[in-house]
Amino acid sequence: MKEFHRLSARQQHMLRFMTAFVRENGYPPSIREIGDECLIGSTSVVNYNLNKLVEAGYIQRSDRVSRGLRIVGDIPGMQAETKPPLQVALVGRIAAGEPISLPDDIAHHIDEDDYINVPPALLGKYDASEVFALAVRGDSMIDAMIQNGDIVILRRQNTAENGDMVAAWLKEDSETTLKRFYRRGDMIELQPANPAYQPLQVVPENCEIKGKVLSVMRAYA
Amino acid sequence: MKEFHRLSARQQHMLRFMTAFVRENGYPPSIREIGDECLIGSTSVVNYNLNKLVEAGYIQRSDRVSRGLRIVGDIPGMQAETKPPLQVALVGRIAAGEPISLPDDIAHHIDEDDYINVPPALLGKYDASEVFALAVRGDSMIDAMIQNGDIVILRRQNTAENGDMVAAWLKEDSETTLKRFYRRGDMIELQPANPAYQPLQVVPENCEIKGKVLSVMRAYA
DNA sequence: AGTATACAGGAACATCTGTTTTATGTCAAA
DNA sequence: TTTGACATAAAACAGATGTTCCTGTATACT
Repeated sequence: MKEFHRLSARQQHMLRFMTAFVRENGYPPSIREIGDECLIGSTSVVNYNLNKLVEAGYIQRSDRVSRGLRIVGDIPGMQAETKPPLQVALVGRIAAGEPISLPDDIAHHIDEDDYINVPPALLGKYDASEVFALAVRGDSMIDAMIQNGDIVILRRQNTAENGDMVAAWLKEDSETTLKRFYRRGDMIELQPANPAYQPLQVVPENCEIKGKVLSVMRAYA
Repeated sequence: MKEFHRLSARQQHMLRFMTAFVRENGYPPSIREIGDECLIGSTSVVNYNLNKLVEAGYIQRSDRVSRGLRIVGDIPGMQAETKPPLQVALVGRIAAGEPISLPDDIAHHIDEDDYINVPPALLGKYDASEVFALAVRGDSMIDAMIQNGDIVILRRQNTAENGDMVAAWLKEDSETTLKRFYRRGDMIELQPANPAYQPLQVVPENCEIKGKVLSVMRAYA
């Protein structure tokens, strides 16, 4: 299980330096300049942590471009850079007994739907435009550690990689479920987040991937 | 000196392109990228005009640095907006076996701690300054529908009202727990979020309210 | 004409800079 | 203990990028 994107001291240092550097120079630092400042002797380590920051949603990078990075998040102690509010479409509800009804063209339904604010860290490396949110109805997903009223953030996709938390529609059971996806030979194993529940083995024909679960938000009273 | 009409059409084009490029990408264009956009086949010509723009005071350059230029003047089409994001201090971790360690003065620890962005909806009616966040360590709070890696948003308070989700320190058990708070005569009843678990009855002396749980955030891979 | 200046183009060059590969140490889970 | 994920390093590599030198054109001035 991957922990919430909490930054190491080194990554925080890098982020602070990059932000200050951009503000002072008007262009981002190179990998080696970051390494010098943060006392990192190896460019690959800087590169490694830079990619971590991308995953965490703090920066974006352009491949093979010198100084090709931009700070998208806000760093403590720094004045905010240009930051568009991250908004995700709340397109509907999800319950066990119903399939996830996704409009083929999400953008088409924008004006009649709600939007919610989501921190960049909860979107991972994905863009807000390809992500949507569902409100969970009922307690049928307790085995996924998700309860009534939770907001699930998903990215629409029909395939999944091992370890992904996915929203799957089980045709035979007429049930929507959120579980971790693993391919086991010809079968698919779905593991619940709560270890107190048993994994489920299904044939691919019975399991339709609806999306990848990126995050969950829950607000108490 | 800052007279737009003094510049050749080519230089104006370059200036417009560079400004737009920085706004879109977060970093300046290379000499060759400028050349492609402005239909200049030779890098030396771009370099020549770039130096002209430096003389005219529109930009600054750093020698021998990739994309080492910054736009210093305000060119038509620039905007600056500063909207303070909602930031909450991530002051530490929470695990079952340890008390929640809260600094008496949260603000005092700002510089050494992490900050996370939180959507306003997860803060309820409370202000970001009186709220803090904890990273959950371990799976000891499964009965509260909270798992390893989750981020819990809390408001610091020593009392609670019926129905509040609270973080409580059970002295006798040396355990931190997140449960719903109810006063039952002289006793306190703590109800887990997961109905599969049993409520807990404790005497007030054994139950120390540490804060009110406002929300939970969880990020998968 | 002759010269100076501003501007433009091409190509070679040096090095700046991101990427990849391989190896090492740490730490927690099995 | 063994395993594997994660973080860290060092070095070699390939590509991106600024610099420089040389040449050519057009215009204005003496």
